[in-house]
Amino acid sequence: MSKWYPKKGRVIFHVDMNSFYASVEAAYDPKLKGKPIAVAGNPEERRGIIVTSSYEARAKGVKTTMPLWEARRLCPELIVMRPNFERYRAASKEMFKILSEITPNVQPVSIDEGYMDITECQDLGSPLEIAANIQNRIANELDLPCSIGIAPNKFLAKMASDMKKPMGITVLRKRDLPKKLWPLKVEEMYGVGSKTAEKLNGINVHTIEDLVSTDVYQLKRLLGINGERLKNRAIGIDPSPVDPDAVYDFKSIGSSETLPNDTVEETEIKRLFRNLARNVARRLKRKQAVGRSVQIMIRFHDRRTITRSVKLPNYLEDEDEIFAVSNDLFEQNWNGDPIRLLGITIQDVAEKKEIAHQLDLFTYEQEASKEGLYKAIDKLNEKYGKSTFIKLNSNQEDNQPRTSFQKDFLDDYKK
DNA sequence: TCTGGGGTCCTAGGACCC
DNA sequence: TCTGGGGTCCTAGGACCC
Repeated sequence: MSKWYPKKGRVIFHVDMNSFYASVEAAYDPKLKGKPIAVAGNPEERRGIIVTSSYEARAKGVKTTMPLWEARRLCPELIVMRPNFERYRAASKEMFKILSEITPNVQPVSIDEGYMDITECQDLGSPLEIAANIQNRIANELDLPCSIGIAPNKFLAKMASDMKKPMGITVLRKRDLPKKLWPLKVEEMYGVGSKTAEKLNGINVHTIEDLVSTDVYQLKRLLGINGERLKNRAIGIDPSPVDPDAVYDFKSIGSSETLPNDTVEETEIKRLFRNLARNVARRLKRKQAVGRSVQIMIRFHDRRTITRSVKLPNYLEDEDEIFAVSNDLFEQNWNGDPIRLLGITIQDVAEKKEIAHQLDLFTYEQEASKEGLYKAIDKLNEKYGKSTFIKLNSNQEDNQPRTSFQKDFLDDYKK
């Protein structure tokens, strides 16, 4: 229908803050600069691990996720701080603000990194000039170092930002791949973790170049759909767009905590569940969201972990409900083994206004023929407050209540 | 004296429906 | 007499990332 013409190449940045938490701490307290510092969860607890460390600490062998006692053994002069998440969130916000002044096409992927599509930004200068400008502004205004990768797609930009740290700017074009990307070990590729690396090594794939020359069907047999995707990325293909809205459709909100000591004590377990439920409910509320599935996670003393979940007939949001459902799940599934960690995650999350919209649409469509239920929903929402939502689907077109909650109401309504 | 806490995506089996 | 095939939903677990 249209004649083929070459698609204009994109220019994608991956901006990656260098040892972000540690850098933020050094920006707050310049005396820390040049010293081996580490941010660790619960420095006082025996189960603390390294979350981030400065380059001076890394030089001594300190690594992310390393148990704190091991890091201290490797680097006795290590300055250990507990995380100040408000600081990191504030710094992150400022950093993304700088990126957004270049283009609205910014996709945050975590607190300290994001993609930008600057294809349409030629009037601001060459990609290298734009990258240098961003890096300078973040360094001057926030006193924070970052690395930037420049490439025709997200995967290559991500790999590029990793190639020169700290304060690097790396261009990775398709023609650079044989020299710059392919010699890397396959486990250095984004998306290849230890398990996948092990499987690939098993078929004699050790470098990204080996991946490029392996038959795609063999990779699919070994790794499923991911095999094909990895091979495509290795040869430089990644069509995924920079999506600035991706941050808004979050799918789950969870909270988990490792106990100071393994326990079988029910009061302690209940107390933790209560705290987790409160935390999750608070964060749901902050995001004006509700959820339909509740999942609990139990990690036992031997690190064996199980998850149990239920999908509910109604959306829920409040602490007591979340606590009650979690507690039921726990009681139905705990075998009495000592517990190391508990978690609660709310899934099938939707924003309240979305749900309200769905409901509006439904009631609008059904108004004429299903007036009874329409009025019922109205009254239900009125009675229980605007936060009450009832999932309506084809099963319910017969006006039959599906839950005791709805049944109670409909009985009440008929009076 | 081991390994936190926040997420996303994929797979696989069983139930159920047509 | 033991029997198809496709699709969706639900649940559990695993791999990966920061």
